[in-house]
Amino acid sequence: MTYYNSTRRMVEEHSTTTLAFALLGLTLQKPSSGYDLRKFFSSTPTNTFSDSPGAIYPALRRLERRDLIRGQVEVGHGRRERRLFQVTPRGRAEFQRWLMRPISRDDVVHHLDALMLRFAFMDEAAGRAAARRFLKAFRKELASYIPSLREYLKSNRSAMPLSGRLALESGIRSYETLFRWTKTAIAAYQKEN
Amino acid sequence: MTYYNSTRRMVEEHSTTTLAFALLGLTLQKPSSGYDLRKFFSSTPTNTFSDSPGAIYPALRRLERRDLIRGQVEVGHGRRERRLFQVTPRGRAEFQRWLMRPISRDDVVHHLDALMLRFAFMDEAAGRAAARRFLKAFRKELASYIPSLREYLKSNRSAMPLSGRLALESGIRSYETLFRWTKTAIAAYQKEN
DNA sequence: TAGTCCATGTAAGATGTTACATGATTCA
DNA sequence: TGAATCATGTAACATCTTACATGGACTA
Repeated sequence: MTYYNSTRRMVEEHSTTTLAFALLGLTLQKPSSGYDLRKFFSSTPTNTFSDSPGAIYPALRRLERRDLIRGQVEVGHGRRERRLFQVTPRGRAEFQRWLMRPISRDDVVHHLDALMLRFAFMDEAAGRAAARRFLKAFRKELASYIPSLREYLKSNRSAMPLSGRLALESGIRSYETLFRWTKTAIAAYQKEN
Repeated sequence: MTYYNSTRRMVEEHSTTTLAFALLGLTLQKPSSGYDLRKFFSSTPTNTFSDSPGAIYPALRRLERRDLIRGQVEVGHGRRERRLFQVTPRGRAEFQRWLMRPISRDDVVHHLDALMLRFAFMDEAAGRAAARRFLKAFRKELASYIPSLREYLKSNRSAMPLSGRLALESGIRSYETLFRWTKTAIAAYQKEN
């Protein structure tokens, strides 16, 4: 809860959102139109993103304005013209910097979805070694966070209503499952070599 | 929902956000100031909410404008004056309607956090019977959703990069853990009786 | 010919983030 | 005296939601 920060922001370029990174990552895998990307979000278990045109098209514009993607109109054959986007070298660099960011406690507490998204793109866009390093860092951060949750539960257990306590236990279980998953995932990478 | 008030000006009543319901629920448990609520979000494992004043105070204003809570200034003794909020009968009714909403597939796919929040407040604000019904509906919805995820994985497994596939498997495991949790939670309610 | 899918977009409005601002009291 | 904590707020800005709007092509 610290809001008085002495460091001033110098750079005026705003930070890329998780949606923007998702668009960047998908477009990197395969040049895509806004419609393709909407379809991806609506037809796959990509739980966190909206497929609404009011979210996707403006986000693509912003990426294009920042020269992270570039769109070209496909003409001819059949249907209404579509704009096919490709990731620029700057876009690729920005995306890879995102993939390589260190994993913080805050990521684990508040941005698990972004973390899993990064991992999903990891081995195609940054290689298997990077994916393995990511998993190890993730596991480590979980290993340090989970005991603090258990501690909290232990201290407050008696003061909590049953449903509140169960809800917290659900959260702890979910982190524990994630922790076990990092271990099997690391093993999966080991086996592949 | 639109309605006309006594001055015949059209007033838009917009839907209550998850943050607003969280504030309502906490204030229902114990009359609270904006500061109390911020502290709660910053000091407990309530992962989904921000404790920033720019989010909390305007949200409280909106709730007050809609007559779902009412604030009164505490004067005297010591520190700077604080506004203590209490939930109005309308607020309580609105909150309980939220708790009792049916659980949809969409909730399970996109709003798990809101679902868990509802449950956390459930037995204090709606009673144990309601909590049990909620868990059973939740379990049922999970039971119908999980096979569709497994199906998706099965069909697309070979086309996915390793990290993408593992990310999806993590999501499936997480839903499975939740499913098992609903069963133990139901058992916990049974035992209490 | 009507409906559906492909395909792109905008406008209005609500909400949230970041940063700034203030003021009282307690404590080292 | 200065830092920390209690306590409430606003301003600027970015983003997202909801709804509307358009238009070509395919197919039942």
